Amino acid sequence: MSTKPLSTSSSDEGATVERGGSAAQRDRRRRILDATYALAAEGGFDAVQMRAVAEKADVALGTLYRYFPSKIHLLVSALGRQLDEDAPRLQERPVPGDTPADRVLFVLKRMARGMQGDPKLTEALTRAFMFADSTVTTEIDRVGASMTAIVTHAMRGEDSEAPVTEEEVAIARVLGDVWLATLVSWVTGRASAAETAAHMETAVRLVLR
Amino acid sequence: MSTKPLSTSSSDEGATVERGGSAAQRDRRRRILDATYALAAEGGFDAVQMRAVAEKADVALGTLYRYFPSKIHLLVSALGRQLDEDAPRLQERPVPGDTPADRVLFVLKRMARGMQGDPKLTEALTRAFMFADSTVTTEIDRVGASMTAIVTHAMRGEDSEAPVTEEEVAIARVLGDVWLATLVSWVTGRASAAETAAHMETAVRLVLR
DNA sequence: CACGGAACTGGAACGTGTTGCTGATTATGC
DNA sequence: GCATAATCAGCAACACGTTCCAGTTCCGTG
Repeated sequence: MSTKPLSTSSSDEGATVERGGSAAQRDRRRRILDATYALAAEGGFDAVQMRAVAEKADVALGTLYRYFPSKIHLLVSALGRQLDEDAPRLQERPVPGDTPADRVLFVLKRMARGMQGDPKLTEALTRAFMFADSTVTTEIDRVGASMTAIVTHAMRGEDSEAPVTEEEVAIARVLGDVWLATLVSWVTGRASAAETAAHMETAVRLVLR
Repeated sequence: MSTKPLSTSSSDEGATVERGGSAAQRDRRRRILDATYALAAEGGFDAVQMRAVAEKADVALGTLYRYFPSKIHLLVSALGRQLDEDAPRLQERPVPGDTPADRVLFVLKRMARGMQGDPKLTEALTRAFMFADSTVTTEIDRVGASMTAIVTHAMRGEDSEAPVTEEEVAIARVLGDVWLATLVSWVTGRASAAETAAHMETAVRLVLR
């Protein structure tokens, strides 16, 4: 057991550096995630090789491992950062659509379009997500929370008041599960984009009625 | 591209040997799958090491790769064989329960119990399933078909007549997706058995009503 | 400023999936 | 029974994730 290298200022942040550290450290972290993102977008999961990330981010391999204890953490963190950046922008305007089903379908289809425009990136992040174990729980939970937030926000339209109900969360989680499974079959080349869209639509209409 | 080593007698069987070949070959295949199964049950995904499988099955590493082109194919094939053996036995008696929801929950919980009794094995097979790419489509589809068959069979109770409807298949697929996602979070240690059971129950009640 | 420890670099090394090679063994057609 | 091809065992080698180590640089503190 070696010295725990970096720690977040306030809370125990599980595995990876978040906001603490010097400016140089925050910059290294950013460079690493940028490199990861670029390599993933270019060549998918297999192209995100730790040596390549380290070189592209201009850090040593050991440093990369100090920041992210595994390739999985690295990729899941990259996905987390992306969602953190996208989520607010996606939620500023009310979602168009007359029924919850319509609105949820709207946001899911928009997400699907986004991911299908970057298939390699999507493949890399999905693979990582699927391969994650309990040491990545922190990061995964963050992604899951973003996901359900997006869906529940779409379910209720204008009246974004009142706390989210149990029922709504349950529905969002089910849809999130279907989304994930569908994503996996798309990523692994077992289903076409059209099939995934149709399947998601079926699921939404089954659950929201 | 080397010579295509083994081929099924009648149809193109994608990647792995099925029933063709000599008795010795069928026996080797069986030994390999047995060894895979045993190692997986004992130590999970990581314990299924190709060298170890080869040794335990008493074949050379090259031979193992001749029969199964990758570790993933190997594990998914093992899962497929297992389902093929279990599915008929599970379907001979009508499923108890008064409503489709009750019956589906019954079979899903029975499956869950089975898998939770063999956590390492389940982990290994789930991981493989998640990591599979399009070269494993044949095997994966077989598993998916078994899964939807089990669920649709449970949805309709006694009256097992009349062809399965589109709607029923759609529902079964959605439940299969939730099942898979839930399984993944259980396998990866991000959710307890009780949580997965509760979540499945919620999903079933949402979809079947 | 000088010190001391944490962080970083560069690189070697290990484990495991995968591939390639060579000679022995087995099956198959005649 | 034999020639020939297919199959197999045994082994070396490669790729990539991960670990480890020795030396160097950075940075806060006395």
